[in-house]
Amino acid sequence: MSRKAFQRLTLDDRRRSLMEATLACVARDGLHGATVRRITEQAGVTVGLVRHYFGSKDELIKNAYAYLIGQLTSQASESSRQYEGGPAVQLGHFLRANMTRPNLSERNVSLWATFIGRVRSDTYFADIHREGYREFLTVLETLIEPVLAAHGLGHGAAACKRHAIALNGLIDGLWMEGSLNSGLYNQAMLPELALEAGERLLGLPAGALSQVPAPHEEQRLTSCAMPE
Amino acid sequence: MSRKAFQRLTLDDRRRSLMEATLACVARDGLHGATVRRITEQAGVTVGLVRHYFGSKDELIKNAYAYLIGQLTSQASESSRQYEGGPAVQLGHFLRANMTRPNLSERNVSLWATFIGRVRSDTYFADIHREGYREFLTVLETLIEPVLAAHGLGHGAAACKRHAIALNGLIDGLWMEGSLNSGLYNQAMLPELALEAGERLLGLPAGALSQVPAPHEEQRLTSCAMPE
DNA sequence: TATATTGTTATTCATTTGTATAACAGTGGG
DNA sequence: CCCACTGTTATACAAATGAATAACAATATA
Repeated sequence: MSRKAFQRLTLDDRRRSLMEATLACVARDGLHGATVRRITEQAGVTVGLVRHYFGSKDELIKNAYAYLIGQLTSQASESSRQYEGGPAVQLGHFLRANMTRPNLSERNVSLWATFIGRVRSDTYFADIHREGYREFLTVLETLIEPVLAAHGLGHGAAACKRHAIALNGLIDGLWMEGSLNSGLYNQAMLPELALEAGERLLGLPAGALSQVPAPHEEQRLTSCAMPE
Repeated sequence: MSRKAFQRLTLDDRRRSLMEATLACVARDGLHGATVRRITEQAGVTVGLVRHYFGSKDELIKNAYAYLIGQLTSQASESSRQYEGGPAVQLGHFLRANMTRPNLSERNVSLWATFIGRVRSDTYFADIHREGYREFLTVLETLIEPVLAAHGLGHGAAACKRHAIALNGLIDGLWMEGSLNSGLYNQAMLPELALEAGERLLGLPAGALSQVPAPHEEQRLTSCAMPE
């Protein structure tokens, strides 16, 4: 029997390929169904590579979680930097981005929840979760502060942190239930709902965030898909 | 070798015992580590009983999830009925209950998240999740409506549903991050934070919810720990 | 081109896991 | 008191799983 022909990848590419295969399996079958064999089959390699690149299955899973959180937080940070305009415009777009695809993602929520379930028992997962949460709060605080200032509202560090915690709760909850899309309401109503709720939460006048126009599809296309 | 002495339980007691052992294992080890052997060891019985009472491990897990959601929703509903007083008092207590123990529970969040991770792939989990979510929204809507009416705010069915969705998002998010207690802030600040955020979210005047006094510890103790 | 390096495959192994079945023991009816 | 019934234990078994190792091949280096 002849050996399978294979392609040699760089260290980073192979590691990423294995982590992405891991996330695909966890999203589909849960941690329970993410076996070494299924993961490597998904990645199109044989089981030996897990040991070679990560030492053990556990290490692969943990690295995949860190990789996922890195993707999610960078996705969120980029949502906040993507647009020009005043503070309210940026905060508005940030909220809207979290209530629309690709941030609103059934797959990502499933992965996120699956790993959250391990935070309590495993300090490794707890550490990564804490750092992701901290980063999200920081992004929110820096977005909130100038908006409050522009409206002559109290914007000390303590007040901003409280607002960030509450707004993060709102985003988390809406993002999760919205992504799961249980069919109890239309997903399309989420952005407006979140913007109005955000206004009220921060004590802003009606329309301060929600009247920020939604980005046109063409805008995004031209800024992302540049001819090469 | 002599056989182990055993106690014969009623059908309901034995089923409940096995489901609780299942939840204990899932909370500690995740779905991955919740094996039939560990579950039955936790329950103090042998592996054969899983087949006898639930037919298969999968059925046991699913029944345990339904059992958990039933507990969580009844816990929430009771929080809303526990206190006398006007609409604002009830809503305030409901929010406060969700931001304090026993509702604020690391164990319950871990379980909840672990199963949420299965909602996407398994319609059984999806159905149970949807019903739990629907019930929570209904409770919130019926709590919100009279409060809005009392303050002369718009309280049509559509408005109440939108408010319930937003408020549910806030509660979910704060409950989850608060229960995980990543150490980025003090859990004790959550009730006040949630009450103030709830006021703003609903457009209520400051203090409408947050000035509802916290229940005294003695009150709860005397009503729960009755001499027998 | 010759050779060392190491990424990758193929295969093996001990253990764990879910399920199945037979034997035992507690319970209630005649 | 005997006996049928069934909740429960004990044991067996095939499949799946994580880990380990040896053989092989693609690439780099000289």
